[in-house]
Amino acid sequence: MDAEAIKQSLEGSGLRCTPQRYAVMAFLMEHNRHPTAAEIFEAVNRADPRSSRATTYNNLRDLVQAGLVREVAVEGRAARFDVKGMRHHHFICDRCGEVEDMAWYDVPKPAKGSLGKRIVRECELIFRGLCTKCAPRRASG
Amino acid sequence: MDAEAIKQSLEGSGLRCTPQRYAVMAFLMEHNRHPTAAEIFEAVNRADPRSSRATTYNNLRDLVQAGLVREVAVEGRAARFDVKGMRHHHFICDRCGEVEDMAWYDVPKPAKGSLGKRIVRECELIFRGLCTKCAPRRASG
DNA sequence: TCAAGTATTTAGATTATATCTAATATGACA
DNA sequence: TGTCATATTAGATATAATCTAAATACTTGA
Ligand SMILES: [Mn+2]
Ligand SMILES: [Mn+2]
Ligand SMILES: [Zn+2]
Ligand SMILES: [Zn+2]
Repeated sequence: MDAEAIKQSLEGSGLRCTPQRYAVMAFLMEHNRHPTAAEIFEAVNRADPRSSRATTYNNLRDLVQAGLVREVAVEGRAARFDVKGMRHHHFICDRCGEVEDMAWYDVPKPAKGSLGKRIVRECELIFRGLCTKCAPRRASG
Repeated sequence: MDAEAIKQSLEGSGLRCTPQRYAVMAFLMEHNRHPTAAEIFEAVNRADPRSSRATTYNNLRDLVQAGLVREVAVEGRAARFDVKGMRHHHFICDRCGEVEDMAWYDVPKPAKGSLGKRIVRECELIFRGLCTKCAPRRASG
C-alpha cells in the first residue's frame, strides 16, 4: 500500500501520522474484511511497534471522527471497521455476524417533508440474511 | 392496547404468553421510542409482576427471533428495540444516539449477480446525521 | 537549541452491556 | 394428577469499550 498516501490522509485530517495510527490505517487498507477492534489490536501488534489496547481504540475513534474509517455496529457482537474508500453497502449475516461489501448503488433520498429539522449526513443500506458460508446450513443451523 | 392481539401474536410464534413476556411486548407497543433493554427492564418492573434482568434479555431475544421485534444496533451504545409493526426506516443521531422512525419507502434491490449464494432476508435503510434536538448545537456540541 | 505547550501513548482499572448457570417455578397435556 | 418441556430468577461471569493519570513524543517559537 501507498505509505505516503496514508500519511497524507491522516495529516489532511489534522491527525499526526504516528506509527500506531499508521498501523491501524494500513491494516484496514490491506484487509477489507471488517475486523473488530480486538482483531486490529492483535494484528498491528504482530509487527512492531507495539500499540496498547487503549491506543487502538483511541485511534479507531479518531479515524472514524475524521471520516476516514467507518464503524459498523452489529447486534450482539463487537463493532467492525473498514476504510471509507469506495462507496459500498453492507451485507450482515444473521447467523455468524460477518460483514461483507455489496456493490454501491444510489439510494432514493427521503421526501423533503419527512426530515423536519434533521440534518442527514449519510444514508446507509444494509442487507441482512445468510452469507455464503451460512446459507447451506440454514435448516440445520 | 389490545391484550388479546398480543397474546395471539406470541402464541402464533410458539411462545407462551407469560406475564413477563407480555409486559415487554406491551411496553414496546405503547412506546415507539426505541428503548434499550435496560429501559424496558426498568419500565416493566414499575408495575407487577417483577421480571428479572435475565428474563427481559431472554424475552427480547425470543421476540427478535420470532420476528415480532427488531433490534437496532447503535455504535458505542446499548441496542434498541421496536415492534415490527408498520414497515419503516430509521434515522440515528450521530451525537445523541437517538433512533427515530422514518416513513417507509421501497428500496431498490441489489443486482442479481452481486448476491452470489447469499440469501437476503431483509433490506434496511439507515439515515445518519443530527436529530432535531442536536442539529441546532452542531457547531458548539 | 531549548523550554513550554500540546498531542499521543500506555498499563491497568473501571464501566457498560449482555450472557450464563443452576436452581426453581409454571403451564401444557396425557 | 403426574410428567416434561418451557420459562423465570439472582447472581456470577463474560465481553466490549472507556477512563485514568502518568509518561512520552512531537511542535512551536523565543
Ligand atoms: Mn465495508
Ligand atoms: Mn423504529
Ligand atoms: Zn454467515
Ligand atoms: Zn441527537
